[in-house]
Amino acid sequence: MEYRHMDGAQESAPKKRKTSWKKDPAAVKEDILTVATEAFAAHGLSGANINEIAEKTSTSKRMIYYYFGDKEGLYRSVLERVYSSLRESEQALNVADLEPIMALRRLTEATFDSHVKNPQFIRLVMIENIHNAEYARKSDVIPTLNKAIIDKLADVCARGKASGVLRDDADPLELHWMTSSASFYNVSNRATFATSFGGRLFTTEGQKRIRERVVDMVLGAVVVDYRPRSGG
Amino acid sequence: MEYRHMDGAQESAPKKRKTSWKKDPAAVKEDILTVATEAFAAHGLSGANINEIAEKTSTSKRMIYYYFGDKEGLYRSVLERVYSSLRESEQALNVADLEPIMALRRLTEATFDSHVKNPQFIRLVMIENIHNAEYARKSDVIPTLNKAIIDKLADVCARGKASGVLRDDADPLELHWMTSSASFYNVSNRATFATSFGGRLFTTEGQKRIRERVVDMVLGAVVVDYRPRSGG
Amino acid sequence: MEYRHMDGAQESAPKKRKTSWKKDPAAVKEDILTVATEAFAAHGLSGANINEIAEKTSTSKRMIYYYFGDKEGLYRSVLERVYSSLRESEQALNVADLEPIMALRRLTEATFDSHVKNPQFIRLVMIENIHNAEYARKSDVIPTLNKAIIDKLADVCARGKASGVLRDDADPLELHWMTSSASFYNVSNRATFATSFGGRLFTTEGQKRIRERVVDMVLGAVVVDYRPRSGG
Amino acid sequence: MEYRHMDGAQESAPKKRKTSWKKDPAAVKEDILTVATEAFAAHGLSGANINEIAEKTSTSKRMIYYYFGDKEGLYRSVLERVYSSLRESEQALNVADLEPIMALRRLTEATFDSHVKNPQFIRLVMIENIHNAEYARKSDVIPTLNKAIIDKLADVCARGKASGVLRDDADPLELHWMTSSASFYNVSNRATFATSFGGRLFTTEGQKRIRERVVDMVLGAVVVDYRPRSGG
DNA sequence: CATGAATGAGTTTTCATTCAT
DNA sequence: CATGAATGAAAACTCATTCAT
Repeated sequence: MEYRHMDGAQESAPKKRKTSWKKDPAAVKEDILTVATEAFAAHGLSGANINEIAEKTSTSKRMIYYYFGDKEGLYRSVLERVYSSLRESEQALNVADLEPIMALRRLTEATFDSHVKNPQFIRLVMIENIHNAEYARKSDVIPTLNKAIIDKLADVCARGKASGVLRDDADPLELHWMTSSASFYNVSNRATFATSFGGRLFTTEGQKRIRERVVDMVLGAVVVDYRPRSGG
Repeated sequence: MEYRHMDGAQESAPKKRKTSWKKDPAAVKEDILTVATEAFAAHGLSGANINEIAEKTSTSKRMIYYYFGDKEGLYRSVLERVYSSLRESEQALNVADLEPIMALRRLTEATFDSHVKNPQFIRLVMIENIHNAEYARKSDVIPTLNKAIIDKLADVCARGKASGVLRDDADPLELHWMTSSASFYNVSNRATFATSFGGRLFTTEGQKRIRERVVDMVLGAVVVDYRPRSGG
Repeated sequence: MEYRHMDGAQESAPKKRKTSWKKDPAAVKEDILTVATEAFAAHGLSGANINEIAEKTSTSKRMIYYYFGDKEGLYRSVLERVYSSLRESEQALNVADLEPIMALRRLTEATFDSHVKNPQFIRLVMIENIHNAEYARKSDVIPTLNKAIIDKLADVCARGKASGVLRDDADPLELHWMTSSASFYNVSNRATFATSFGGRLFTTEGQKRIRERVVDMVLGAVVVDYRPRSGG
Repeated sequence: MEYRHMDGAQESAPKKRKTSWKKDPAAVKEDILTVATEAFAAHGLSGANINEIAEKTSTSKRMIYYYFGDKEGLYRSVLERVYSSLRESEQALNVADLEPIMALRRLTEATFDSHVKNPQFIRLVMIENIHNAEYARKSDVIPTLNKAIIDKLADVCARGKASGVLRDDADPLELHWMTSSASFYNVSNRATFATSFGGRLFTTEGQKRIRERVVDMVLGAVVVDYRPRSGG
């Protein structure tokens, strides 16, 4: 186990870069959240340490309590921030102009890629699940997010069924589940999977193959007479 | 799991008062491990509490340290035990007599089901990933497990390719990845997924659909000209 | 040593009840160090007890960890403090104006006396040696101290050789070793020596004789044609 | 601080070389004492660990308690054993046939050498002094030892005074104190002395010089008109 | 708003010693 | 005599949180 104490020195290092006295409260909050996100993603709710977070911050421990109340409040804010940030990236995605199959492919690839690019989000969601999502559920905002992606998938499904390229039983929620499961697992379980089976799937080459496989799986599940690209 | 608790009682003649406690050391260790598995699965490594674990045990905190050295040692033993237990169930699975497609279906369903039945294993693997698999990697045994399932998939692939029913690019490791990702995520992310999108996929009915979808995805990815069942 | 305790009392207007405790942090640290010095000198590193130290302190156990990190950190600080304190007393000694032999006598006597007056320093050095000086060596400051006394001896040696009263092979480091060995042992081994051979050497009278003997030994080793005082 | 626990394994390693069942009790005691001497010399009374001692033994922890009662009893036995062993080596020394000055030189050299050769004895005596010799004093045997060396010195003094080569104020106890102080310190304070002043005095060459210096000091203190060897 | 100091309650870990067989 | 298992008490250390200024 890692004991992180600071041999002989004070708990909170007294030397601090004290840039501009009296700074922007919003910036201070952001700074705290950035540091805290890192800490919670790295060590979990109980594993993260308020002292350490405070030290890595440009401000002091007192401000954490001032702005976020307590450790749990800070964690909740961190969680909401990463969820919101992901929503934005999902909303930014525009596939309304693409024909259904292409749109589906694009959405799947985008989901896969965004997971790869946001390991901290993945870790925080894992941690939330360890806590049975109790903090996400308590949140006013998290349960209302994530509708954007479902709406987009619903639109694609509707268009695809209308034109006959998608099977009638195609379900937006199931589609999202499929895409998410593969994309999430690809990041979340990398460490243990590699421990058990080696790192082949996580090289650049391996990831390219996996990504295409995920697209095949998703399209194969809903596209009428789907032919994988690779299987020429 | 049948760990004989027999706390306080004994099989043969009770010679002394004090309910003649002279428990089998192996049973004491098992008891500790069972309680600890629950605790670590529920709260993680840092979140679990040795005092609480000890109280739920038929023995004392001191004995935890006697048998497992420290919290980390206990956690490591818990991890190894759940990994080993899963391997056994994987090894018990016999698909050598089934024709390749049926064998693949059976393996996929079995993996899906075993994940559903072992939420503690799932949670401990999540926790391990939070710790970047550092304890699994340190283990002498964990990295060597999980070969059984790959061997089985390799055998199925070989037979399927030989008979022409499986595509030439079918890869045992990728197949396992696909199956695992869906099966794992189905349990691991239930709480947050339900928070965001409702519990429809996790009802008995929903799970039946999901399970079939996973089989479709996996078979669709490697079977030549696969036709989903449902799409009758 | 004048550490202003002022526990409960205050210099100016007492505004609140609770006797307005707001102690000078430096004084708190000093208080802890004083108590800890006593404890470590009395019982050694492993033998000393943080709880007991805390109780004898004007503050709490928690503050010991706040200021010193852990037991080892506290011990290290104690060690550095006693070493530094001794250095100061050595530096305060001025023998530059005395002729070499008299200077040497004065230095020897001063070393002998300062050892007698600082039994805690002696004990801590013994303890350090039990630990193979691992903490002293780790210190940034301890290895650099103790140069003052060598410089003084080197100056005396140089002057003495120049004037012909000291032998050419007189060596400052060896001189210091001789003085120290006798002075140190005189305090460090008093208990066992007295157990084996009785306390005669440690009475006031005995110490006076011993002290003179030490001077004789040291001077006899480097002074050309040295005649002991007593041996008229 | 060094935490010596045994990651995950039992406290007392169950695998033991179990040579011949039912062995010589005296040999078992000797084995325990040898291991315990090492442990106490290395870590002191409170620092030594009964578990560790038992593990390094060819027998079990129970036997330690059986033979020595408790930790303190074991320590006391260790102490008596090293004291006795030193006495024997002192008794073995025969200088009755040498003329006084030569005898004194020989005794001094022998004392110096025996200290160098018995660092464990030195360390245990240091530890005893940390405990204010309370265990040595309690011992029935230790206070009665160490007479041999004094007797020898007394004889040499008497002969020397009679023949006029030794000064009238030569005192056996003081002589022993001088010899011991230098010889003891030379070993006991090596670690801290080297930390402060470098290791020059503790090389083979350095030790040769020191040893001669000690002889000079001792002889210089009692021999009438003593001329050091080196000072040609 | 800001900060170092302070704190109580808890958490992990250690250790000498004893017990049942 | 011998041994693994067991234990209570106490030791070291941690942590989120609050206070005085």
